[in-house]
Amino acid sequence: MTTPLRLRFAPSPTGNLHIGGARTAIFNWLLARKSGGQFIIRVEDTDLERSKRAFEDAMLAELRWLGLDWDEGPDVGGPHPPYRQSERMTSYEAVLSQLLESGGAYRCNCTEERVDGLRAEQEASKASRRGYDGHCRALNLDSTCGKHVIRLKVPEGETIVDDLVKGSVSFANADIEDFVIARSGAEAGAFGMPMYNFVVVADDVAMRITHVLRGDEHLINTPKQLLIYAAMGATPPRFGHMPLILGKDGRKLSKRDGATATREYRELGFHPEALLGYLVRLGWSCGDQEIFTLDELKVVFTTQGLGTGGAKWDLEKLAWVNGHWMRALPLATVAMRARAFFAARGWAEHPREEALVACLRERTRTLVELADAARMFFGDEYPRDEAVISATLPGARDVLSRVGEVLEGVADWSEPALEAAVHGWCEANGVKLGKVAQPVRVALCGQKTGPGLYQTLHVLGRDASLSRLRAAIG
RNA sequence: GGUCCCAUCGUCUAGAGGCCUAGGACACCGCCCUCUCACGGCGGCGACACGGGUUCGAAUCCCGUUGGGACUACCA
Repeated sequence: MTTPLRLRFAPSPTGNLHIGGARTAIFNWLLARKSGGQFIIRVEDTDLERSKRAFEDAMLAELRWLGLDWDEGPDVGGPHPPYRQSERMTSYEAVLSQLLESGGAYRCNCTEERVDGLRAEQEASKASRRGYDGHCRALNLDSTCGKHVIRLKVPEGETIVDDLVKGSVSFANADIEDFVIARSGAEAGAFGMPMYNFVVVADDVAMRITHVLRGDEHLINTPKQLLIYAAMGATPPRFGHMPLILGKDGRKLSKRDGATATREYRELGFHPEALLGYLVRLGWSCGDQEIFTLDELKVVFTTQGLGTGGAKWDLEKLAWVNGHWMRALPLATVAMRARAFFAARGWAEHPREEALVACLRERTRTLVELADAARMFFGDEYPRDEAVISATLPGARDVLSRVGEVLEGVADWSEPALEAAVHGWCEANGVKLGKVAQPVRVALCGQKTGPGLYQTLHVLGRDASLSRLRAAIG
């Protein structure tokens, strides 16, 4: 029904994977998988100063953590290598020379000072049209012109972007300056590393990319890229520009809004299923459904569901989604993930780990919250609410010691056995469970809230339970 | 300043001219469930930015206003 598409995610390895980048990657992955096509990772490291291999490795790891995979990329290779732009220089040189020859681009040896001065002048005179004045356009400079950049010769007319989400958007070419597509080289006569707008196009052509989904901030770059495709005589892919993720103030999400890297959310105790599902729902919808799995999305995803307006990042809702997954994921999975947080706090493996996680995941929204709540099960160093203790325990010594005796007699320290023992005692003595459960809970947990009484006793274990009870009776 | 985009509850959104007395979710507030907390269930609060058209009929189409945002590099 659908033809296989080729999409890519092209991150710049200049920092941690941002949630906005992650969302872009997810949507591109989704469209590729939905069509039975390919998903490609290409590293945009033409900014040699800021790019680092360690960032690249970390980004790929984050993508895998989210559950994405790719058919071609710097780590797995593929039919259109290399997958790092810094290694594709020869292919850019070929395209650049071709553009120079065909007249689609030209050499410009204007100094940076001249161009900066031009800009300053335009700004000062409040000129509505700003940008390079085309000084070298008709000069037909060749490689003997000294230090120079390469500019695209922007033709007259208009450029129309037929966008998958915004519809048709047109730009007057007169508003687009003859922009730089390759920096000046180190030596006079040679050109240097090409610029973003150019390499993106050259690579997307070389890698046979058919569709590009990206953030709204790139819509304004699209006519420039379309002009490059035209100059190259290549067919452009379909573009789709998605709404931005906004901070509380309605501006593009940034550091001041708190955690912005996927890694931070992982460390905050969020499940990849939750982060991914929330990220997808932010700016995309499918009727009233709120919770999605990757497998589900693979079949229901369409670009029609993409919204047009920006979406504010809502940590509360993410936490709610995460709480859903705390309970919906297999217990063993949650336990395994929780273990890393326990270990980070220096806690040894718990003998009844699954029971512990089972009762705590019901009442926490993140793995960090779960670990916080688990503290009382790992040794006697845990926060105790002294006000609650002194308000509850003194008046309950009698109940506590009688229940303590009953508990001493319980040999099988399992939830059903504990329940039978306590319940039996309550009924035999005409005491309401609430009168027993609260004091015991306070004695055991040092606070008035916590998991069910029998769960608490079981997870705590016989020795710790009995000794905390004795300590409470004093 | 210029170019471009956007506009439904506080937030994420459903809505593609009559199904809308505008639906769902988060958050908030009640009630129920209950050994506490949480989960869950039920209910409540709460929005079509404004003004003109078009139409028998507009949240939905058109124009304008206002408001917000993105971009504006020999960064990506």
